[in-house]
Parts: sequence; C-alpha cells; structure tokens
Amino acid sequence: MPRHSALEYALLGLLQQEPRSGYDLRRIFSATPFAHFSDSPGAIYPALRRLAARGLIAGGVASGGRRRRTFRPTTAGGRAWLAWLQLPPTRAEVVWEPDSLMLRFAFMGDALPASAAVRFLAVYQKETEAHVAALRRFQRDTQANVSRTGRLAFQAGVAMFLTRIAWARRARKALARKGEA
Amino acid sequence: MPRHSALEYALLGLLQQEPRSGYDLRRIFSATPFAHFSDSPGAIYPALRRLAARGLIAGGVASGGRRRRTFRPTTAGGRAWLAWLQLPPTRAEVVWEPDSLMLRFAFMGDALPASAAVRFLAVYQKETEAHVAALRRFQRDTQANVSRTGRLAFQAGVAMFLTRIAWARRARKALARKGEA
DNA sequence: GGATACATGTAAGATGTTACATGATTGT
DNA sequence: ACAATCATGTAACATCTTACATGTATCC
Repeated sequence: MPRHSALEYALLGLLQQEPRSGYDLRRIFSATPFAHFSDSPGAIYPALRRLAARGLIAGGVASGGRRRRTFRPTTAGGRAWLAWLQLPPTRAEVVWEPDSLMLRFAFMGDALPASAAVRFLAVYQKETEAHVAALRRFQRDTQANVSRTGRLAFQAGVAMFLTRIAWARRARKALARKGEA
Repeated sequence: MPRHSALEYALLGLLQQEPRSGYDLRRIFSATPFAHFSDSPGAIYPALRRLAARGLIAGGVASGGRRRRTFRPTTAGGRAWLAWLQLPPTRAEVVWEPDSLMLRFAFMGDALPASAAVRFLAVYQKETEAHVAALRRFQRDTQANVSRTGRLAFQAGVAMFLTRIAWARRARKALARKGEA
C-alpha cells in the first residue's frame, strides 16, 4: 500500500467532496484558518500532478490558453482514500503527526459511519494515554538538569496530550448519542 | 538577520549547554520523547555542517579514522542564539509553528532572566487569544457544510489553543512566584 | 485601456527521509 | 575472533518555499 503525503491526502479528500481546480484548493487553504497546508502554487500544482501520475485523480487538459482545470478522483483514487480513512491511529502518528490524524478524522464523516469514527477515537485515546504514561515515566527517571522554562515547556507538551484525551472522550460520547437517535 | 531552521536552533541551543558530538545530539533526539526532531544522520550532520559554514559553531577535525568530533558554539553563534531567544512570539508562529515557539521558550531559561520569559508568555497568550477569536469568527460565519467529524476536529483544534492559553497563564504565575522569592 | 483578480505553471534552492557505506571501539 | 555498538558520513529521492513567468477575464 503506497503512502502519500498529508497534503496529497488533503487534496484527495477535498476532491472527494466535489471536483475542484488547483486554484479552488489553494483558496481553501488560504481562507481556512486551520488545517495548515500551504496555499503556494509551488506545492499544490506539483502535488496534483503527482496524484494524477499515480492515477488517483483525473483532470481536464488545459487546452489553448491557461484555463480552469477541474480535477476529480478516479475509482482507484476513491479506493485509496477509503483505505487511508480506515487505517487505525498508530503511536507514531499520535506522537509525531497529530495533525495528519486530525485530518483523517475530519474527513472520516464524509464516507464512513459513526461507528468507524468511534472505533478510531477509542484507539486514538488508548495510544495517547500510553504516550502520556511514557512522558511521565521519562520525567520521573530524568535527573531534570533542565531549566525552569524547560520544565514548563515539558508540562505544556503533556497538557496538549491530556487535552486530546479529554477531547476524544467527549467526541466519542457525542457520536454515540447521535448514533442512538 | 538570517533565519535558521528549527533543527538548527535546537542544535545550537544544545551545544550552548555543553559541547557535544553529532552522535550525542542524535541520541538526545532519539532518547527524548518530546521535541520531535529526527535523529537521522542525514539530517543532523548536514545541519552541523551548515552551522559551521555560517560560523555559528566550530568543531574539531576528524583527523585520521572516523573519530568523535565535538562541536561548540562560537561567539557569533552565542550572539545569534541570544538574538533568537529574544524574539517575541508572532501570530504566524502561534498558528503555524507552535513547536518552534516551545523550543525557544524551553531554552530561554538557560540564558535569560525569568522576566524575559514572563514577557514572552504575555505576548504568546495575547496572540493565541486573538487566534482563538479568529477561529470562533470563522466558525460562526461558515455555513458549516461540514461533516460531524469535521466539526469535532475543528473543536479539537480550538481546544489545543485554549489549553495553551491556560498553560501560559499558569506558567506566568509560576515564574512570577519564583521571581519574588 | 488599465488595473485587478483569476488561474496555472516553472525554476532554484533548502531541508529532510531512507538507505547505504565505512571504520573504530568494546565486550565476550 | 566476532558481534554489537559507537560514530561519521554520503547519495538518491521527495517535498516544500520563494520568487518569478505567463496569460485570461472582468470591472471601471
């Protein structure tokens, strides 16, 4: 199973919602305050070309002058996107790529049932809790020969993960409530 | 004033604490669960070479076989590092590079008085609050044609910034208390 | 007709990843 | 002697940034 960059999955997900041009995608990134992808043409147009080269998206040819090229996902693109959505969170993603995980979760509601999102959150919470435990162990074992601000920065890191755990718990409950109704 | 990458500042800061070799620095990154820099030699050795080329660090030559090369900051390196530590947080950093900001704050205690850290936190908090306000405005103005998980992911993003605000407040108080004593 | 927004792209350069290569030191 | 670990490095590749180039459509 090939891996693609976070930007590529973001583009694939947005095209899954509706066909769009490179310019449309750029505007989404520059107008949206979160999901921090660059709106620079030097990132987006090459990424679209890569996705097209891999057969995941297809777009009209820019016949004649420079006109709108609208891209849409291919069948293979839809499959790859679904496979990505169904990947369970890993410890490595929890620690090193939290934004990428949130991107996956955000898109999940477009294509998978609430039960899948709930399962995702359960694993997400478990892995995050394990990481917090590792952080606490590290803190205990280390002869904190660290400055005051160093200790405070460490606490900020722990607080981030605790907030994610609390969020996952709340989100799970919210999805379960809706699922019942 | 030249800009350097986050990894380069991290290396500079660690060398500021004590002279170390590339291998030492790699081990710090692989053994420390936070401050997520790559411990790959393909990142660290070229970064050390760049810092040396800019005159910010100096290290022994690897005479003979492959032996330990210990690097230490130069006077210019110390100056550059201090200048970096004194930069106030910007909105862009709060939004796009929170880890880079935390790195700066963590190192700050090594070289600057608590009053500088308190000033840093004040600006950090103000800019983060302004960003949360912008996120809320966006949420209100947007015809949330977004999925349930999309909304939840957005909430997770807001929660992260709120946690940072609360952390900054606490950290400021903690530093002020110590400052009095 | 000129300014502005729309729209797509390229080129050069910086940085980082992965995988490999090389040799020294230490423990058994 | 052999393995494991210490230690430094390179090469190929992918991705992204910044800056530039080009042309269209629309508004005044």
